[in-house]
Amino acid sequence: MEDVTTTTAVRELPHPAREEIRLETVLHALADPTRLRIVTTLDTFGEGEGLGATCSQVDVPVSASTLTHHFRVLRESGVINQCYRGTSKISCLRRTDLDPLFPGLLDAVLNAARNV
Amino acid sequence: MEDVTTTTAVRELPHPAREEIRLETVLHALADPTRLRIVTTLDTFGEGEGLGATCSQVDVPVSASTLTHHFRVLRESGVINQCYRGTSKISCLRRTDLDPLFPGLLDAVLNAARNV
DNA sequence: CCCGTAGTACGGCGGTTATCGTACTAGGCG
DNA sequence: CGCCTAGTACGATAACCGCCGTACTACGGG
Repeated sequence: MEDVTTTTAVRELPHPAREEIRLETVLHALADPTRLRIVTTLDTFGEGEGLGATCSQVDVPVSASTLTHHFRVLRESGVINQCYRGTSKISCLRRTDLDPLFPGLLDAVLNAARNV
Repeated sequence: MEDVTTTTAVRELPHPAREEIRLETVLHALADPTRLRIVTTLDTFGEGEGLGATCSQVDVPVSASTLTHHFRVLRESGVINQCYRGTSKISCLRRTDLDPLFPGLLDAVLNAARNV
């Protein structure tokens, strides 16, 4: 399907551009207990180069396919960034985009989620 | 059905107590465009005694029954307070409860919603 | 080259949601 | 009392969501 010219193809994942991130979608993504748990966990892993967490590093009581689903919802809503590294996939929060777009929102949610 | 002993019965509406308000539920309530519109409108009407807005003062393109539904979701999630005043129903934000529970959350959402 | 690990695509199932129309109740006014 | 306005309760419907299992792909190591 794709023009794979090298043996190690870069598997890209679709992300919304910063301008495409919508508040309602972000809120919807954060409104699920499982995803909220994922987000709070990712927050402890950092966002820089070489940082982030794999899917299996997040401890949530759902099946693998459900986990994939939740990560996709978070990615497509613009909450997290995902890239492949070897056989695993690294996820991290998109603070660089979210904080300018919705100042204080992510921090307020994370802070509230931790105190529950 | 009810024991209406006086001609002017006080019609009470069920609200969750402050401790019963859950973050996920609040986020879910705010994740709908129509409800977000309602909330931003209510914010401009104030929260004090004698303040607040009636259902019909909110300009959203939905039917009356759908509007009732959205107001109920907001009330049952703890986002708004509702009381009857004569033939109409007054709604206002529950900042007094929300702000201590989730510091900065409502302001961040309202601020983000206004800049869209 | 084969296999294990990590993650995905797909289809299905059951519960929730947003929407509406219709029929109804509550309160105020003449 | 009769009527109007404001809001509600109910039922229907179509869409969506969270969850799962199964079958699959991608990469890296022995």
